[in-house]
Amino acid sequence: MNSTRKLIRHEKLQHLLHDNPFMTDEQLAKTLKVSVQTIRLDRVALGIPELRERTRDMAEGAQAKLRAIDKKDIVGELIDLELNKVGISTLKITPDMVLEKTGVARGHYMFAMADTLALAVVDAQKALTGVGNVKYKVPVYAGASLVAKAEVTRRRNDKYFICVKIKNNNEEVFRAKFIIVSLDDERKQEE
Amino acid sequence: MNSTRKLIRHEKLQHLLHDNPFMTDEQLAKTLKVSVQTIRLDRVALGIPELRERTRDMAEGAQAKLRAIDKKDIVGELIDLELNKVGISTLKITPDMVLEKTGVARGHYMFAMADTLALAVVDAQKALTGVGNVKYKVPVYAGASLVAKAEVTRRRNDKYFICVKIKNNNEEVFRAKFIIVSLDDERKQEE
DNA sequence: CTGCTTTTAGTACCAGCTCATAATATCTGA
DNA sequence: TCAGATATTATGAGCTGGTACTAAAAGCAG
Repeated sequence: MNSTRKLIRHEKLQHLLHDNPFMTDEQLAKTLKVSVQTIRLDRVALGIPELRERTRDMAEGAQAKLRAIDKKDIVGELIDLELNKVGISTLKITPDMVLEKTGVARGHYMFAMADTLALAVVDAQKALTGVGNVKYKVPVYAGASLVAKAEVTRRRNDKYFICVKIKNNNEEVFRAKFIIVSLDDERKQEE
Repeated sequence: MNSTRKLIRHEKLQHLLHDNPFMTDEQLAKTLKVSVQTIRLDRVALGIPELRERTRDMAEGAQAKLRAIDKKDIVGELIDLELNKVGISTLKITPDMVLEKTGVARGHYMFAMADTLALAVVDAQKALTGVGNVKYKVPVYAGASLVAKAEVTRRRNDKYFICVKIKNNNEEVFRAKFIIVSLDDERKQEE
């Protein structure tokens, strides 16, 4: 078979580019001991774009990812908010949020989601989580669409008592109670 | 002044490239209404590399950053570990971990640090956080070097009771208690 | 040997530059 | 007002890392 060599080379090519996407056709040709033209044909056959395009794609994709991580700062998407009363947010569990060993979502994503939402419902310029009390009821796996609901259950001066429940498909998977301390110097003590 | 225009253009140039680093000299020349050569001279003067180099730098840098974020998966650096007994980890609070409004570190970093460490000390292939109980004692600001210490306080079958204390400069800033459930099918029930 | 795929070679062309050299344009101080 | 400095534009050669196309050579199978 003549084409087995080709197939092997294609695999090697993909491997090489996976390890180091910054290789030129010339370098690839040298390491695979074929001509540059063969590499070009292989790239076309495999749908691999040229070095510059690969580089650009990475740069753009990376920017997007970094922005996504910035957005992760919100930890979830706020979809409803009644200040000092209730708040609702959603969060999609992606494969990179799970523990490798178990495939279960890392606990602190739920915690962060709940914490962030709890802080959001508190109508204060500056607020800090004081204490938290969390319970993981059901393991969550990648792909889950979580919905968190936070309710202010009590308020005493600068302290807010907040209960957050996270559901996946109407099944409660997580529950937390927070005491959040408002650091507003004076400001609204009424309402 | 002849050079004020130049200075203004330099600023605009940097701004433009900050917003969109993928602009060619030609595009820049058109938007700034000067010749391509002027743009080149400006770039040289400002030490701004050409489009391709910028793209490549971004792609490489982004890879590094993404890897760093992967590492963040550990949330802290494990520096000592006695399985089923104690574990110690460190975490440096960087400016991107703080709330804009207050400059205080977001609570879930400490939570994640504690949770991760708690999971690490449990000598099980698969383990899950069951319940947690956290208390934020002192606000933490950027630059803080946190040290977390986790101790297994009790163990009942597949349940581990773990206490985690986080200190900043010997001052306890955070404390948490976890109950972690081991999911090991059978395996070590001794030790 | 013939026909097929595979590989290599060569040419023309492109974007997006660098580098060097020169010509204008613009301003500035005496 | 005019020489001299500074800024801008123009021009051309050369580079990298390709694409697109054509054609020749090599390898192998029936």
